[in-house]
Amino acid sequence: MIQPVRVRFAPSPTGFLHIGGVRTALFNWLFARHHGGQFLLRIEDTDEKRFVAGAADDLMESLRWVGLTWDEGPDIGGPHAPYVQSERHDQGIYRAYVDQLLAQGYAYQSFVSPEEQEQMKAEALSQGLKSFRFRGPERTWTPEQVAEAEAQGKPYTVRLKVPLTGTTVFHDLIRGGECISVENDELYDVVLLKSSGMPVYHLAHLVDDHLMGITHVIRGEEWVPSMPYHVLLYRAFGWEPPLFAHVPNMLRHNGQGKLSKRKDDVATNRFWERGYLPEAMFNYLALQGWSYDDHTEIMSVHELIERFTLDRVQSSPARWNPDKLKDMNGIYIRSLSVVDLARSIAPYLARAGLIGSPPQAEDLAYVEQLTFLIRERLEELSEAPDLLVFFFREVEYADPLLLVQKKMDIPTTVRALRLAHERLQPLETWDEASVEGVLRALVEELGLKAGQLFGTIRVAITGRTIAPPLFETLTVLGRKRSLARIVRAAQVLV
RNA sequence: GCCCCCAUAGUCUAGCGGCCCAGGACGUCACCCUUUCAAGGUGAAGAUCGCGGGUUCGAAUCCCGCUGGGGGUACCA
Repeated sequence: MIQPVRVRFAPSPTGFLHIGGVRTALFNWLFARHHGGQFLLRIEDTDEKRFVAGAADDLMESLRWVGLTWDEGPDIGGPHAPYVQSERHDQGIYRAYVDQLLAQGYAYQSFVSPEEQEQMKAEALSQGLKSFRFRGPERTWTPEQVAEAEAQGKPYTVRLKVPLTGTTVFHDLIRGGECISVENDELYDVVLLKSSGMPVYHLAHLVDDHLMGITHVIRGEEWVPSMPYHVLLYRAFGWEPPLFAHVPNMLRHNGQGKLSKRKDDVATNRFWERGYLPEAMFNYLALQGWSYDDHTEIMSVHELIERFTLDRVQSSPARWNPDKLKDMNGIYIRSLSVVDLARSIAPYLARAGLIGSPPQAEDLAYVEQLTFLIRERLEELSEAPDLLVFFFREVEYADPLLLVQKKMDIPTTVRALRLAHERLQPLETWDEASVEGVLRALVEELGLKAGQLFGTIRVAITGRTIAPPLFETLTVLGRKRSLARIVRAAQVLV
């Protein structure tokens, strides 16, 4: 029997989660769902210095927003709880395994301070060595020497006793299972336990992955260089290692390095306010480094789960492309029903103070009418308030000359507005067809082009030259407000 | 510097020896539709498949070198 797939996403709470991290989580999630396995979330907070309070909650919120749910995790627990490394550390989990390595001679206590290490490095380099690979002098110490140093209360770290010779090989699912090999003399004795007693990533993640029964480690390619240490550790523990898949990094838009929290606008928790639909984000991210075939791009979560396989993950890095995301967001917006889109847009209007917050039933009903007008014009939901303000606020006519169309002047424009008012006012029914009928007749009468008259009225009604279709707009705005604006526009010009 | 990974249009990608003098998408441009803007439709420009060597009857696809890009080189993850 093949054991069920178990994968994990293990971020460290050092700030907001950026979309590159979400992409890695997404691949793990899709892989787990595809195989009917489990996806777990584990918080790796072994770096006391970079810890940011609240980051773990923020990060979980980001994952939930995109639709990634976990089967075991810090908030919901699970058979291997706790899922927070600092808590596991408090239980003495890591120390026990370090002691095992120590006892078996795979690791050693090192009393070299960071400063002394720096010195050793500087010395080695000054002697013409091309590079410095730290090897602690304690490697050859007798138990008595170690005991003595310890008795003096000297702080120490525990380091992995990396073989001096030989080669360490490993393979990677994404690089076609090709063997990657590294000479052991390129390695150094990595720290496993800091002098504070806290484990370092290399040790902690590996112990947890083993204990939690992780079958596949899908993580960023920045981990490839440390694979030899992990291989050595699995060997030292005598554990069967999981399968590894290092997914390519996401590069910055300009290709200058990998996506950066500091330099790029990629905080996952900000995409809602920027007007993005989680479905669009999900779909876009799935395509960053993975593809289904030569033409399919829009795929539902269900389809993605069905189709996602690791062998179709690219081995070369992808670049963050905001334009593509935006386009995809537009596609998802247009695919929403008017009711659903109205519901999605309402919070943005409420935020802008255009409707009640939270939106009331009557607000929503009105928004549904408006939604119809901008459905095809939205790429980001956050654009809605701006596109619709004139339905909620009086127009300002900051630049009255916008009313005057090509080949027209102020007098002809004023006349057109007055006549439009005169003809529209007596209309019995105020609907699209009637309004259009009247205005088209007026175009004829005035000997204008449709674009000229309609352009003038558009500016009169909306205050701008770019707006939703005119007759629909007039209909939704209503007779009273429409006529009032036409009158005001004419007044502004004289 | 040293080590590792990667390399198809501006970008994301299809391609895993002949179906490709390279397919799809974003972006760009043009035209159609049209009351503006979009959406939609049609079409165009854009890739000597990074460069140079091999292997092969045949290479974007395999091998080697170079170049370029990315990553790592922490008591950070």
